Amino acid sequence: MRLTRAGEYGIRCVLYLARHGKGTLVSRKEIAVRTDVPPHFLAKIAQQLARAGIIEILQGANGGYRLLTDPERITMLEVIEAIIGEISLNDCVSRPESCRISARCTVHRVWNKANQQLRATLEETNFATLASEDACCLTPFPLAGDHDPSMGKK
Amino acid sequence: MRLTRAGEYGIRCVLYLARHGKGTLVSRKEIAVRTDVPPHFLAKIAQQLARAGIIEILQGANGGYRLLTDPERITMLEVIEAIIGEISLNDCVSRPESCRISARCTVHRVWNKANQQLRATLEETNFATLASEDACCLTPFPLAGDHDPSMGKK
DNA sequence: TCGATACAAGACTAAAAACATCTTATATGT
DNA sequence: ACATATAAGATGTTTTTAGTCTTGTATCGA
Repeated sequence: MRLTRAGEYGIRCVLYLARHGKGTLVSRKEIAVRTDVPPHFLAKIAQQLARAGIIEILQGANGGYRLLTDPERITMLEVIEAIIGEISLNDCVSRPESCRISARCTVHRVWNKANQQLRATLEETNFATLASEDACCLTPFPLAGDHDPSMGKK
Repeated sequence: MRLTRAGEYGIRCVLYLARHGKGTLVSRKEIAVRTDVPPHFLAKIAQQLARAGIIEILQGANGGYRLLTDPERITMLEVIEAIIGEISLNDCVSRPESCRISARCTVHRVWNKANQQLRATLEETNFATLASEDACCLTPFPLAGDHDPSMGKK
């Protein structure tokens, strides 16, 4: 009963980009190091974020990722669901036909309510808000100024 | 991102028992057939419900399971967590120390809120309510009168 | 008291999902 | 052209889920 790590990684990635602002290009390697995500795994996650239209991926030398949208217009729900698909707590929610009379089933209604509430909570939160405060899942880095000597190019 | 099937099965089991009322003994086989749960799997689930003090298991010929508590005092949360452990949406919730500065992390706070809300919703719902209405996860059976000829002893 | 019946408890297994990693290909700036 | 980046999918490992099997124990009733 948990969201996947890939989902968490996706949030870290978008959060890192959000701190740099929409349109700023950041290399995959930098994001991977700073958010503590395996680089190849990040690549897969980024592809899903790109397909969802949240980020853009630039290939070639000096390539990288950048946000396509303003951070305040990106919600946690969007990011999570871009990666793990629509959140559904169980079969009762995702495949109501698996039960016999789901339309009138109380259990079913409770699950649906819980599921919808969870999604609503995640939808309320955007990345401008997240980026403006401290976040645990990033290595600390100066909010202004991008060139941290400890990062290096190699 | 889903509760396990075992959790759903546990709810079916308790719901079935709730419809028979606190204290009524029902055989495992009957519950398994009527709730469409593999009998041996139900045994494992029942053991967890018993350890949590929700049901009592009686061995021997004519043994079976029965509710120890009034259905209105049993919540969905209790049943689910008796089986899958405390609900936590992700590592960020279950192991805050896995992040660096979780105490001040916005992301962390959102997850915690979502998690707590989910648990609250499940806690609001008790099995007296659930049992009083239609439910999809049970084969239909007459609410009054226990001896359905289609069940048979064999 | 013996046998049939019912559950206990844990070992075991199969399949799926999660969590990556690796390899080959492609794109881009210099 | 070459160095550097990412793409994309094949592959591999580990963990979890879901379920089964086997052996043992408890209770009832003839």
